Amino acid sequence: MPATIRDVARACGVHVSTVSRTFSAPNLVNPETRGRVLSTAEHLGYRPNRAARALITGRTTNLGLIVADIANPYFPPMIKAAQSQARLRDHHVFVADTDEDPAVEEELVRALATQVDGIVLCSPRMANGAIEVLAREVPLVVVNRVVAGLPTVVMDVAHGAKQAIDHLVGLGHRELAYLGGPRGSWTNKEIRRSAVAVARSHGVSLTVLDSVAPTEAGGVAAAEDVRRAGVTAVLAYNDLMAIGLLGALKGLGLTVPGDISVVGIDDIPLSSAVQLTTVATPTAAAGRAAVDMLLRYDSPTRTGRGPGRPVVEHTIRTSAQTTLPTTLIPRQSTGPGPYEPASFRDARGAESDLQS
Amino acid sequence: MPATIRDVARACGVHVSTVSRTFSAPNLVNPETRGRVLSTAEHLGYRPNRAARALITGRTTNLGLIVADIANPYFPPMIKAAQSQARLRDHHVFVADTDEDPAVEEELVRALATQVDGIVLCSPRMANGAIEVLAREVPLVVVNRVVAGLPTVVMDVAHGAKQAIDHLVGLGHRELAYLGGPRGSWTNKEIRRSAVAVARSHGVSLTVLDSVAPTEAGGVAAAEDVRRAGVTAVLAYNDLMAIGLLGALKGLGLTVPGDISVVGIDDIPLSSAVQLTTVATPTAAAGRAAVDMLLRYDSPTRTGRGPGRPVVEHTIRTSAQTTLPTTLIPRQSTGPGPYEPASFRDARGAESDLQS
DNA sequence: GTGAAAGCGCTAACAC
DNA sequence: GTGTTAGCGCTTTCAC
Repeated sequence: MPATIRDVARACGVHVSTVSRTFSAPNLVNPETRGRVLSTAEHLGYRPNRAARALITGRTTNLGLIVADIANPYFPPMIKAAQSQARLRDHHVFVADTDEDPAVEEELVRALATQVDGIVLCSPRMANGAIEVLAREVPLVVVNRVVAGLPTVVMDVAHGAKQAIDHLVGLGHRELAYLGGPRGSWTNKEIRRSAVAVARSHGVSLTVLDSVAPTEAGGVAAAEDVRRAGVTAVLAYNDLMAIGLLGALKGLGLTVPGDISVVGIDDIPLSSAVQLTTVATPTAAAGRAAVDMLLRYDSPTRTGRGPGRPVVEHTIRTSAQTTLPTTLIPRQSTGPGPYEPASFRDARGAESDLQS
Repeated sequence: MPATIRDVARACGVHVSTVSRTFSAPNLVNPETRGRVLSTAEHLGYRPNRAARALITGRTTNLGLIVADIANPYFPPMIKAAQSQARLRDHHVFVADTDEDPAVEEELVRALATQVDGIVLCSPRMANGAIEVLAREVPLVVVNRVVAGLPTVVMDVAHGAKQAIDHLVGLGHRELAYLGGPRGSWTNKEIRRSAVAVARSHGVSLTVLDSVAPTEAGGVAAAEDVRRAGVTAVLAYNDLMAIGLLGALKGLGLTVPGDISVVGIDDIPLSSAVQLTTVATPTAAAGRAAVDMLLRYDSPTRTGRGPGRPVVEHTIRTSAQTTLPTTLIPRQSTGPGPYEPASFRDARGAESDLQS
């Protein structure tokens, strides 16, 4: 039975409002009184009940962070960065995992909505329409997806894909494949779009392969398809798949990069260990940026007359779109291809020139 | 400005308590009325405010899960299992990461305490005393540590260590090392205690080595120490360190298992990929068990007279200790040692016999 | 600088 | 089966 504000008030002969002020607006209370309140509070082990406070202020100082799969090593750095950034701003982050299921995703947003001030939605698998609906119920920041009208943080994977394809073509590869990711993934579409365009601009072929899951197992499962495609280089949707593929190709008697070059995307910790060439995405920066955007939503403001009449406005001040740069990290999973190494300008704008 | 229970009541000409009952005790309300309430609620987009509900019932239907390091692949399976188990019981799990810092750990427990019904503390780094104090403020279940008087879930790592040492001695190793984990770790102490005892019982030497961190980097950093120790086999505190060690030993020109055998503990997903011999610990089962124990705490009961006088009792009905079995998984990181392979009984009780 | 009082959204006796 | 009512613990006008 924890101590309440009333217990503290009684114990040091002061009114509850004074105790309340001691915690929420210390400068409004006489230093001497404040000291007395603080010490009795300490003595009674009093801690403000956040549910009660939330009820009246409309703010919980909690944030939600929803990811597709905690077990995917891509996410933990982002989660950690988000948590520490939130902590700097005196907020807490609640993490939840959707198991790559759009329905669970939606349910989690709804469940979290009433107990957080906002939610970071990472790599959502929901349809855009569903996200837009939810955004009306709770402040949302979307990571790894562009949703019109919502603040978003994305990696520049289009340029990442270009860097990867340029790298492979530069090594002398002309029959390439892209091993795709989840259907609902914006990132997947973006990579594919860019890879296709860049390959065409180089005049090389690019086969798009489907996959079963954005995991190692998914990479393993795709090995046979890759071999059958007869390509000499593969770009995978993410490192996890690339690593699975790496092992499975060897199992098929193919050498990497001798027979086939493999490039991943993300640069998860494991990738340097297995010497996977990859495109690094700044996940920690994305986590921090997302939290910052969430906290930049208008603070709740009370309107209406009389005490205890909070009307929380979720108007966002900025629906900024942050795009974070990616970096190619050449390692030993890529090597010379069967053709004369190509040479070309690696201009930043090359890919987007093609789009028009 | 979300709809409240009052809006719904007004909109379908019924009293708020009827609306409340429709959601918290549907069978107490006339099916016809219930239907009307439900549909207007749906129409207005009403969802019960959990903070308000928590305030009066004393229950949040949220659980906290605190882990040392989300980025350690050991934890995600446990987190996922806990989340899905909680979901079955209509609860949510908030995950938080302490970065292996005891102070952060304590702070997080306190911060979560008022917004969850209980907390699962995984692999705590705090002192037992601190945990006992916190347990008075919020229901706690401890995983990977035994704390007297608290419900705990532990892996039988003592037996796991015995399995590992037996395995190595059986292969003909007689100069062994244990590469230890974090100082605050109960598991670390337990493994060391058991490994030392079992080694003695076999009449082989076991050097205990300290480490900098329970991560791949920690394993890498320890390689030189391991080499200098002149042993032919190493048991590491966890797979992550074992894997780091594996790579670094090769870097030092040693072959595994030719020159040196390496055994890990945990069986994280990565371990099968690198063919690490390890002791599997049932982390998912631990997550489920911990959630079950938390939900087995006495439900809050209102005492005192009059409405709205919740007195939450945290008496736990059982302070059970669950011990989960471990399994040795021999792979290719262990091989024959320089001595005649030993043969001995692998009796389950052998190690504990030595303790007396 | 402090007290008084209203009320956030909801639940749970208690009446009828 | 439904309405009435009193508050959960807290914050915030408004007086003084």
